[in-house]
Amino acid sequence: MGRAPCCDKANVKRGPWSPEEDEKLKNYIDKYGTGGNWIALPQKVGLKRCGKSCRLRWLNYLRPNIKHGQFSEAEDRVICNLFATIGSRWSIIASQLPGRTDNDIKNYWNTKLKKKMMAIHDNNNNNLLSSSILQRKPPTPPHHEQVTLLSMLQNNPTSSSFISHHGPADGSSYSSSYSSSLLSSGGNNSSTSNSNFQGQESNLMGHSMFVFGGEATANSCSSSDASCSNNNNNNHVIEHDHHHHGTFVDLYNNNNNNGGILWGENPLVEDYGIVEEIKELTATTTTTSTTNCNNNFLLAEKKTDERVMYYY
DNA sequence: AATCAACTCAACCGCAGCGGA
DNA sequence: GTCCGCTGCGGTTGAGTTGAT
Repeated sequence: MGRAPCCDKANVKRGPWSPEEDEKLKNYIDKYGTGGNWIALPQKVGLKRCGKSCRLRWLNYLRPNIKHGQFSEAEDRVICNLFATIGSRWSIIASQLPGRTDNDIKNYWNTKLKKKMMAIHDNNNNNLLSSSILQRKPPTPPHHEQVTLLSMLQNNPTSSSFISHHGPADGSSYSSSYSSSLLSSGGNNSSTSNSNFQGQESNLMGHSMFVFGGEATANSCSSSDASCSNNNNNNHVIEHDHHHHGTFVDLYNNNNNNGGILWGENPLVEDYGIVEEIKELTATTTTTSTTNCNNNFLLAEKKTDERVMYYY
């Protein structure tokens, strides 16, 4: 026995909504609310529409404070970063962009943003991106060791790049991707376009390490206190601190302000840990400079006996 | 001006998950 | 525990619009 249809399709109107229908629905919901039952709503309102259709129309178009039209660069960045982090979880992404609907964001991504990123990717001759980030499905349910790194590595102050890194902590099946200057168009990113991106999981002094960049290997770092010999824009060492829930630390930040590496596990799917962490850090911050060399704003700085962490 | 292709985006569809009976 | 109705979500569709020839 199949599921009963949500409405009698022969007797409901379909297709674009007329202004009169919009008016009726809006007036009713303004007055009485949805009543928690969309299926029954059309009858109450006096519309020959499916309840689902009413819900969609309300959520995507009629409800107050809906923003239509041009997405800002900041919104672009949020979408790209979250897409890289959690995939096509449009409702979650929408929840981070007040006034935007999941449908809007989905359409925007599919029709514009994805192409924009593809174009930038092609310009950078980076063949790692399309195979992973741009075609990503939502990740499997969050695994404790499944991680995503977001970073601003390149010298282009107006752009965001990110590294997406998923896989188990033992490094057995990592797939990594690196996009330089994904959101900038025409910016100077030549210094860090890294078509030879490599990643390697290693273990150093009991810490799980992930090393990425040109020819970098875990061996390029010689001590657990992050004093590394080949410190340049193309080589960063990330420490996965198992004792500190999902946090990654850019070890090179120990002695300069170059770059800023953020976190591990998905803050939305997991527990908003990074948000809380930044709050905590901000509360105990002694900031010495507000931006790094990429002009990314410093959110917080934390000094411990072992290291200094900067959050950009 | 006419035609066609590409693009946009509102709306639809089907499925999964949840909660109440 | 199972069934059923409902909601929410993500993928897809197709009518309308815009641009190119």
